[in-house]
Amino acid sequence: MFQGASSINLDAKGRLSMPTRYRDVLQASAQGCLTITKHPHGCLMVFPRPEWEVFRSRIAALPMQAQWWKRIFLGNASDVELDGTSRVLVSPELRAAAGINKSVILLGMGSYFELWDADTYAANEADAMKGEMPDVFKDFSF
Amino acid sequence: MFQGASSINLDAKGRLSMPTRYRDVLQASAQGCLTITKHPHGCLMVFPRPEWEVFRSRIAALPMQAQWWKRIFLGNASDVELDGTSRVLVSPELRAAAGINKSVILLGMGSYFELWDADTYAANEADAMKGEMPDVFKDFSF
DNA sequence: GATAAAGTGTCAAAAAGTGCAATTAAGTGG
DNA sequence: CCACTTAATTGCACTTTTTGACACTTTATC
Repeated sequence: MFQGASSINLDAKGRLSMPTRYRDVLQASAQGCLTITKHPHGCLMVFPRPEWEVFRSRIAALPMQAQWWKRIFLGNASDVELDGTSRVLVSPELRAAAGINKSVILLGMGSYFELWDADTYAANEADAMKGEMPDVFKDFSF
Repeated sequence: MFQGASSINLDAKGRLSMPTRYRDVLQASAQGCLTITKHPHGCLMVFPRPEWEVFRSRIAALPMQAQWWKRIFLGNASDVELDGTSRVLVSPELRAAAGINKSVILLGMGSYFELWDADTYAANEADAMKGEMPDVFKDFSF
């Protein structure tokens, strides 16, 4: 179960260095194999391979009307493997899609991660905080 | 199982250079033989020959009402072969049909590829993302 | 039959990707 | 608190891939 945010800089070749706290669990559960794909909200999704397989089979089962979602998720999926120093290359296409240059935020989201351009994330988060709380939260007591 | 997006530039003669990661599997499974045809959504479909044969027989079996689909898929099919440097010529007719000039996106879509003009793809994807996500994705987390 | 256009193949230079090694940082034990 | 050991990150060098150019062949048209 992944949670928490990490500020990371991609290296000159566009490689993402996984935070140390996730390395062991990713090796154990996925042999270091990940799949990165596009998310419609403007970030990338990073899955351990087994979690990706679950997601992909759901996509594959969709009817013809959902063809565009197949293109977005399946058509942009990139299989990668952690190298000797636990880095993965984020393909130029995916970097471009999420507006990622160097400074990124990796968010643990339970079964997967979200990878955001640092500036894009900050802007979107600020926007979301300005808006009204969704109804489902209104009767939520802390 | 093909997946992932590749940004590619056709050369001056309209040739598409296959990404390296697909070359071995295309040689092994199809001896480098592909079939390219038109897709009603405004892109081209690229099949390894054996996958094309499967697709073609399914199309051929459709009833009379689908006559126009037969014309679109069968009538525009073009057999090509990877050359010594793993390139294929995309015929002028197909290029024109998909609005392809130079900058293209090749999407791995499981058993086949989709070939899009880069600008056309970006515009259509942005449109699709505005819409609602299918329910199956909404509950994917944790 | 000649000319021009389109298609094919080869080669080289540039760019991108990968892995190693060295330096820096962090953690642990004395 | 300091020194030593282990881990992590950054930078560098090598390999692979890609793309662009050029020359030759074939086909179509005049």
